[in-house]
Amino acid sequence: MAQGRDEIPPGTLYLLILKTLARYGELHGFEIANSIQQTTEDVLQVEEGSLYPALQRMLIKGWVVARWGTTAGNRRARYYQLTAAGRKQLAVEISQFERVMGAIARVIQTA
Amino acid sequence: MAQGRDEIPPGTLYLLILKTLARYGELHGFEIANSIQQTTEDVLQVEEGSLYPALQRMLIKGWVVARWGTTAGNRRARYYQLTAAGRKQLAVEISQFERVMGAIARVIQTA
DNA sequence: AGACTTACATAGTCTATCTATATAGACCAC
DNA sequence: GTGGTCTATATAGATAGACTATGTAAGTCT
Repeated sequence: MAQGRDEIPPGTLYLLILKTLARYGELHGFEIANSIQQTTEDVLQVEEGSLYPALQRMLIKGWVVARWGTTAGNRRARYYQLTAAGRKQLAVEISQFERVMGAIARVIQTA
Repeated sequence: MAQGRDEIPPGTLYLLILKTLARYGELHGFEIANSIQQTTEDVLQVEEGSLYPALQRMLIKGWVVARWGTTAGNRRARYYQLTAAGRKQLAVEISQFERVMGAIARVIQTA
């Protein structure tokens, strides 16, 4: 059973992106995806078709702001940062995640 | 913020049902739903439109077997039990769940 | 020039749970 | 005895969220 990558569990993508931005301050999309993949030791991989639409929805929601810039490798990239609303949302997402996962854990751990 | 019930996170419904059956041996649909709700202290509630289709898919997959019977309250009900394949699947689901949740936890816990 | 890589973006698909609705029988109250 | 409520199962259709596939563009390397 080849330790294949799993999908991002629906409902956790915003959480992963928000937390990654909170950690690094400012990143562009590609870096966000790479960071998540590395931090999870290849367990989770965010696909481009999930990442970019999510970032745009997050812009609309006001959780992040973006600016166009240039990478170290001299390519154009869009850099994202959390807003105050984004930080607040991150706290909400973490709290919900822990609440729901704790509930499932209680079911799993019953004798 | 009124501690509203959350949805069952996609991908965890089979796990919850399988584990609940493993715990009690034999239950009918209503009892499965009630047990999950109670064990999670009202955090999770399985809706009927999710539960019954899921049970039917699990029958087809061979994870459970069913018999029609009568409840203590003298109503007809369909009682489900795990098969060997169902117990095996439960182990797989738990392992996947822990793998993915552990990965997300690593992201959340970074400084 | 051509191939490869980085980086962003969008349209459409797919999966899984939900909402809404329907059926049927048992029990209770009046 | 019938109307209302509760238990219990079931199905159809809606919805949400991440995916696949595809496309663009620009930089580097040979």
